[in-house]
Amino acid sequence: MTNPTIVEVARLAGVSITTVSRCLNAPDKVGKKTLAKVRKVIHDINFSPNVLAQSFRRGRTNIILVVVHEIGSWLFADILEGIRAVVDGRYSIILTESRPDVTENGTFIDMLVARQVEGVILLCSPLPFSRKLIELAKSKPLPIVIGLEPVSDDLGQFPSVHIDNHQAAYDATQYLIRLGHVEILFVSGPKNSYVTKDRELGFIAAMRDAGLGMDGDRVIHSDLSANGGINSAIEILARPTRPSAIFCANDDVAMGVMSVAAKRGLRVPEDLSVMGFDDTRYAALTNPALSTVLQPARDIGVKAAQKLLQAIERPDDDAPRTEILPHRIVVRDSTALRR
Amino acid sequence: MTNPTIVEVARLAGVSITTVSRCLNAPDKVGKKTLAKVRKVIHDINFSPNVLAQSFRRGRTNIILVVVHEIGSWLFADILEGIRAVVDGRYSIILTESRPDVTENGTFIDMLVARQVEGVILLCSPLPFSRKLIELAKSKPLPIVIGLEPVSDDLGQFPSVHIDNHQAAYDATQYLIRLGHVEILFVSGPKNSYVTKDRELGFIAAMRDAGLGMDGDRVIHSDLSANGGINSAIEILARPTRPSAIFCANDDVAMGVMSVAAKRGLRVPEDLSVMGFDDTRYAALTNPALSTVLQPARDIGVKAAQKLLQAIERPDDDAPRTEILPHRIVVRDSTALRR
DNA sequence: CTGAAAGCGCTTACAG
DNA sequence: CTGAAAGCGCTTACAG
Repeated sequence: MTNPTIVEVARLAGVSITTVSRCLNAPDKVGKKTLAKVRKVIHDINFSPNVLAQSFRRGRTNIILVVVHEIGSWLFADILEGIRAVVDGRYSIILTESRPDVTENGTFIDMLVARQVEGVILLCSPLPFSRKLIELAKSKPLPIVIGLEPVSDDLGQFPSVHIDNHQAAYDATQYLIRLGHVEILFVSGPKNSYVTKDRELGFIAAMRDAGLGMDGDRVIHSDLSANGGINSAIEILARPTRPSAIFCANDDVAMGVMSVAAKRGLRVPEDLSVMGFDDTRYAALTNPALSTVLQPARDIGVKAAQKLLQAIERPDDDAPRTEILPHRIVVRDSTALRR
Repeated sequence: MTNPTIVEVARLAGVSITTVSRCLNAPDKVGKKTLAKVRKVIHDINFSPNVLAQSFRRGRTNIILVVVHEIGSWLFADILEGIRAVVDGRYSIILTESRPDVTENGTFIDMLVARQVEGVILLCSPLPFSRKLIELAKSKPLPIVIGLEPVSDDLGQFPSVHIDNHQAAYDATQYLIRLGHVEILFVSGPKNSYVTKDRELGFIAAMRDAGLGMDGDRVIHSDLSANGGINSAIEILARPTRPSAIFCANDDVAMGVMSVAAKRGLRVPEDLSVMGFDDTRYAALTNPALSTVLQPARDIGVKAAQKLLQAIERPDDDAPRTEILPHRIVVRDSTALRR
């Protein structure tokens, strides 16, 4: 029982395969009666074109690749939702994580070349990986859009969509300062991360502008996971002086910090204000509910997907390269006036 | 600048395209010197075969489809990690959510047929969707493996991998009963969900076996989201008598319940014990840390992927149909002796 | 508006 | 061990 092909359809409808093909791809170029006849046959024998043959012939796969840091975070899930809303029905999405064990072994890059994805949305661009991608883009044109992250110099050629991370961190820090906090620490991300570097600089700038010195280690680096938050908190609480506020580079880190605080009997926000970043779905559920900085995740996905489709389908249009989306400070219960 | 093809390689190496093809696919059937010569050319001109042509010719895509309820839950992320570990380098994964707006519009099923995915791992099987899938599997052979969920009668023909949800819920309920709780409620999932139905029955069985009546509405249905947990908790706390323990069908619901408890000034576990299900990554981070039932998520992914690959690659082998993985009660700080 | 024909880049019997 | 040739199922100039 082999699938019917357009040859079979043509035979049954008494037309040429060219006409059948046209009925599928450009029905307005076919006579009404012919179209009806062919469509009836297609329906009767439940024909659907072999997409493999179409892809091959057209040289197009209708697949895009989305690179995330880690599947399973709501931030990425929400961005993906936005991407999907834009590309749905036109492109399939293959998702990959940028963790070294996924990308380093080479099979991944091979697949990129091989599978002929038509474009890439990079929601994170760790260095060895992004370099490979850039090389790839040199040898064959590969539309790439950066989302979520600010663009490193290497990637400056590509369009991007993100918030002003520097300003957002500045605003959040300023908010804490206005609550009277002086001893504020920032739990940042990995040292090679461009996003958290921006946030770090925003934090530092706000501190400086408020006349608060940056004596001691006010910036702690973490891996942006809850565990990273836990480790950072343990390190912080082992110091001779305790900060009155900790600003975390994302919500997961903040949750880790709060869980340590709870275990040590520190009350949040009475003894310690904790601020997150991202406003993921769990932020409102923590106890106390987490104050944080909202990133418009779904919008980032939507805009990134739009830019990518434009780059794929109208490569000559000069698209605006960078788009900055608004952020917002979300005040909940984990931050309060300094006691 | 068009990509080189095997014709070009053959020309440069002075062999036939057949030989080039063999060098790629069955190198042991080629003479040593020829192989070396061809490989040198391939390397020199940086040739890589057109995968679109290969797929077309072979009639294989090397793509599998994974259907999840919602991207962005750690449960699914961990399962996916397991799947990926098994299929990596051999198959690409296309991920889709089973939410009605994604699956109902038909384009999704079309894509399923069209994209010629080679197999499906169903991590959730909501009814209208699974029915379509089953019909599809009738008209053309489509390997399907069910993971996470127990198998409904419709899907009984397919292999599956999951825990014994009935027993797991029974165990968790018994644990709460042994803590002295009598007024225990179960916040279940949607009424059409097979997984949570099993857990519901396990809960009821444990209550019965302990001689605790099932008077009143001891089972509340939710959508398995944190918001669902919030709504259920609000409903529960509006009742004339307050339970001393709430067992939730997943961790998200439990987090919702705990957040309401916190807002109402109810202390967990002193005033109310809360138990979750899944042991997702956030379970250990809640305040207090959540007692829950562990599902071996990564293992579920690994086993499901292994079963699928077997079904794809050795369709005649009679694979064991159902595999039950072990669960485990994880006791943390959200459950305590009844006061 | 319609059709005959070439061709996309591979793989795979078949023959030697 | 190697090659000539057919063919996978489409799309697309080209001609009428």
